[in-house]
Amino acid sequence: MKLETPIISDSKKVQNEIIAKIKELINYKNLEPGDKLPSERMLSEKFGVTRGNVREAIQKLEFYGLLKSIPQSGTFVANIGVIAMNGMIDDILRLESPDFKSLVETRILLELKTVKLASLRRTEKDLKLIKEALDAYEEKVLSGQDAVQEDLLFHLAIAKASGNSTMNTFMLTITPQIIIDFEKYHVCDKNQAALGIREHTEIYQAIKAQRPDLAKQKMKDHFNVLYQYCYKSKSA
Amino acid sequence: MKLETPIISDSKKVQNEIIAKIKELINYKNLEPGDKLPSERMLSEKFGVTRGNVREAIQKLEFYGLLKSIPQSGTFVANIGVIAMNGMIDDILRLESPDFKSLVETRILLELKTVKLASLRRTEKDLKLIKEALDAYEEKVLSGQDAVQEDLLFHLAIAKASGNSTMNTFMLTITPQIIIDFEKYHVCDKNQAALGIREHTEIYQAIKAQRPDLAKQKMKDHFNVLYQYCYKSKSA
DNA sequence: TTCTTACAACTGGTTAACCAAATATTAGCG
DNA sequence: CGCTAATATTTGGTTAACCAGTTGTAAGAA
Repeated sequence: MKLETPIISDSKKVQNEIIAKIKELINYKNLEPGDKLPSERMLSEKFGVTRGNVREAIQKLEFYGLLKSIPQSGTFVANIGVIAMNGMIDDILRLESPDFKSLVETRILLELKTVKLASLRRTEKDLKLIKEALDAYEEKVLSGQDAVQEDLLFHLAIAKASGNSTMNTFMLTITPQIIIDFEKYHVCDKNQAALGIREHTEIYQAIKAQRPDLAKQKMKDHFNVLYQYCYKSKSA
Repeated sequence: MKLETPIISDSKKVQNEIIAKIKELINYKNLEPGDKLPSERMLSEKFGVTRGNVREAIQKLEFYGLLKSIPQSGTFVANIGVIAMNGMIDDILRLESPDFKSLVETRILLELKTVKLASLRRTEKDLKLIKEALDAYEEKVLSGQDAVQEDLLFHLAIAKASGNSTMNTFMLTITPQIIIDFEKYHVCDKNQAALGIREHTEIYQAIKAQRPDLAKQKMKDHFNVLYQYCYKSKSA
């Protein structure tokens, strides 16, 4: 019998192992801010992995500001205390693919804010783009097709109109995972679609009228249905 | 005279150009969901860039669920309508390094939620870790050293205690940029430090007492100071 | 001894060659 | 002509060689 597809891919697993070993090495050698790490080649040999694996791990730690690679020179420990370093690496290692509940919880938090900001800041062009997304969604639904993507694009259009690039980025980041989970847990079946159109339209109207509190309330109503649907099939 | 360091690196720029060209190509060739893209080698030749550049661009689009690479077979267009595809690619291209205001706005939103969740869900171990972060911060401050890193680690400890992996990840994501901006705009100078200790302590006490609303209020007070400080040196 | 300088070794970054699997093509049989 | 099987080609993924710049070393002059 074939084994289950692993939740975390092997390459991810080996990368985390490398990060853990780098952490050990920093502690063992008492490396302080500004000190140089062994070269990628040495680390790859020491850890028994390819240089590519080591590079990936280093780049990840570099993204979180813990290391700094300088071309033709070396990789250096960032200006951060050893306790802080250990804490942050532990956090990074603990980063797992987010559970559905966390994802929904975060999405609701973000969207209740973005819809409010969009109501305040939206330009006419933003409004036009939201309307287009709404129309595309409606068309797909009325023709009986699956409209999960168009649904989310409506929400992304709102995020864009919020004028907050960070929240916009976060919405884009979680959207792919939401699509995957929706398909996995079979959220958003057809009979919800008609209701979805009405709710989307109400949200759009509130944004158009620049009524942030109303828009937030309509978004809340919209998510109430979703929330219940999610927790129906999955234990909270 | 040497030119300024570019805000967006060249490699990032060329990657965006490739993404834009892939978008054009999908539109020009009317590729539909499931259709195969030209091979990486052909694209690299067609665009006049290296295969590595093409691979990076494809992997980015793959992350956002727009493409799907299958080993020894090809790269395929995801099951998403052409309008949706264009919209999401535009979003991705528009993704810029976030402005300070967006960053602060998002951080406040996230932290007012995580501190509330942490008050409700924190385990004894969480509480211990938060206390340790608080002590480390206090020690650094009282010895007159720079404590930006320890400051943020206290907040990260709260995010971890919130039990929401997505928000925890987001906090980790924005933290490096916050550190950079803090240093750039010289936020958090020494005379604020003493006040910071008191505020941190009050937040910790509220979490310990499991009083979510009080914790949220204390966090709000904490950010009020920060907010004013930010907008003092930078036009809103 | 001390400072300068030429040179060798090492560094992270990049490129091109290589790999196994999937696919397209063609040869051969019925 | 129709179908199968053998083969050649193409694919994304991976590895090893290469590159230019930096750094450590030591030789040589003052």
